[in-house]
Amino acid sequence: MAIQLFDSLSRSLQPLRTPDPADPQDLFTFYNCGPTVYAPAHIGNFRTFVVNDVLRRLIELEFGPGKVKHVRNLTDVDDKTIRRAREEGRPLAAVAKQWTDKFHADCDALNCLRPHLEPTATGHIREQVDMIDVLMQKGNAYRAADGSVYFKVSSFDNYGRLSRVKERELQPGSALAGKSQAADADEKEDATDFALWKAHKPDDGENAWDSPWGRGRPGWHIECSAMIKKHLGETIDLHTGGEDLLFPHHENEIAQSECCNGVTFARHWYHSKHLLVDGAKMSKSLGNLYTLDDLVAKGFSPMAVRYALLMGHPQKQLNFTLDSLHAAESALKHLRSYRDTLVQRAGNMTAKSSRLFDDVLAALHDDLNTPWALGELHEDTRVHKSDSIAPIHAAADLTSFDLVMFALGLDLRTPALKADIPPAITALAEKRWAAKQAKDFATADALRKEITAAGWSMLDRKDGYSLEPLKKT
RNA sequence: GGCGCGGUAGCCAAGUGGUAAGGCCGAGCUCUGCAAAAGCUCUAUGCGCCGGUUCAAUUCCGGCCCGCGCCUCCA
Repeated sequence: MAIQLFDSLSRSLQPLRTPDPADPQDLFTFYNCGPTVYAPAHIGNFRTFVVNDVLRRLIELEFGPGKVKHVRNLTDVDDKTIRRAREEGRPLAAVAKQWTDKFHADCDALNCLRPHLEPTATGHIREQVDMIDVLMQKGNAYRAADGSVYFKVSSFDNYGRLSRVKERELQPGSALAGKSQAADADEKEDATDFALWKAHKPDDGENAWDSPWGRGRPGWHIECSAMIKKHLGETIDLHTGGEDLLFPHHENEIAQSECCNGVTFARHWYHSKHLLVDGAKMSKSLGNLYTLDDLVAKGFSPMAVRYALLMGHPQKQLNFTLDSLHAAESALKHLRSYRDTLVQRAGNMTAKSSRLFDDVLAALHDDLNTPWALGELHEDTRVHKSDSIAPIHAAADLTSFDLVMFALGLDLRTPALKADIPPAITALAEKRWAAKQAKDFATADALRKEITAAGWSMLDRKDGYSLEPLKKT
C-alpha cells in the first residue's frame, strides 16, 4: 500500500518514491526543517514535529527501518539566537546548547524518534560558503557594497513556483506597505533579492566567520541547502516543514540549490498547517502560547499532548484547546485499558498480527489522515473488545495494536500522570484504607473528603488503591 | 491588495452524489460499602446562508456572510 501525500508544489496527492529494496545504497531521503534554538519550542512547533515523526515512522514501516535517512537541522545562528546571547551576556554556543537540550528533552517526552542526523548551521559554514561561491561564479549572486552577498532572484526563472508568486512586488495594503522595508533594502539590487551572506555588524559580536567576501555570517536559507547537499545529496525525496516556511524559506532554498546544482531539489514537498489555540493564532499577547512544560504543569501528560496534536488533519488548521487535551487524556486511558485487557488475555502467548487495525494504517497511508486513523483505532477496539477473547486471538490483536501504536507514536507504557505524592497524602490514604478494611465507613468517607480537598483522587481496587492528582485547569 | 484554507452535534473532528466515522462531555444502565475506574446503551431528519445542476447534494457549480493563515527570516 503506497503512501500518498499531499505535495505542496503540484498541489495534489502524490505517492512517495519507493527506494529500491535490492539496492542497499538507495535510501529514502527525508529532510525536515528544524527549530531555531533560542527559546523553548511551543506546541505549534511540536505539531509540525509530531506530524513529521508519524511520517517518519510510517516510512520506516513501509520501506523498512534501514531504508530511510531522516535529517533535521538546528538553526543555531541567526538574528534571534544572536540577540538572545547578547541579552544574556553569554556565548552563542551556550544559548544554542541550552535550547537544543531542551528541545531534545521535549521531543523525547513526546515520543518523537530522533532524526538520523541533526546538523547545525555553525557546523557547516564551509559548505555554505562553498555553495555561495558557486552561485557567485554562475552569476546568480552578487556582492553588495557592505560585503553582504545576495541571491539575484531575477536570475532564476522558476522562482515563485512553490508559493505561486511570480514576483514579490510590494502591494499597496500588504503587510509591508506601512513599515519601512528591510534594513538591507538599500544594499540590494532588487527588493526581492535575499541574503546569502550577511556582512558583520557590531550587534553580531564575535559571531562572524571569514569568507571570500569578508567577515560575516550565513543568511538563513543557505544552511538548509548546504546541509541537504552534503548529507542527503542534490536531489532529495521529501522536504517538509510548517506552512509558514513555504515562503520565503523554501522558495529560496529551491532557488539556491537548483541554481547551484542544476537539478531538481526535492521530489516532494510537504507542509503541515499551523495550530490555532482557542481559535486564534498563538501569541504572547493573547496568552495562548503554550510550551510543553506549561501543559505538564497543568497536569496533562506529554502523550496526551501528542494525541491532541494528532486529532486534526495535518493539512488543515487545528484548533487546540484545553478541552481537547482532556479528551485526549481520556481517550488514551481507554486505549490503555483495552491494551491491558489484551495483555491479560494473551498471557505468555505471542502471535503474528491479526491485521485487525489495518484500516488505521490505511488512513495514515492516505495523506497522513491522523483523525481518521484515530477514529478507526477506537472503532476497532470497541467492536472487538471482549473479556472472553481466546488467548491466541488476543495475542494476535495485541501485535496488530502495538504496530499501529508504533506508527502513531503513542506509547501507552508510560503512566498517564507521573507526579510525586506528598507524604501527607500517602498517610491520609493509608489511614482511610485501614478504616475501610475495618469497615469503619464513616471515617473512611471523611478521609476521602480530606484527600479530595487536598487535590488528590483516591481510587479503590480490590487489592489496594492508587492516587492521582486532580486536574488543574 | 496578492496567494490560500475553513465554516459538520455542547466541545474537538473525519467523511461521502444516495441520505452523517470517531473521541470528549452529558444521560441511563452493569459493577461497587462510598467515590472512582472499567464496560454497555443513547445523544446531529442535520452538515454557515441563498440560488443552480441532478431522480437524489452536506458532498458538484455560482453568489453572499463569517472566521483563519501566509505575504522576507514565525513550525
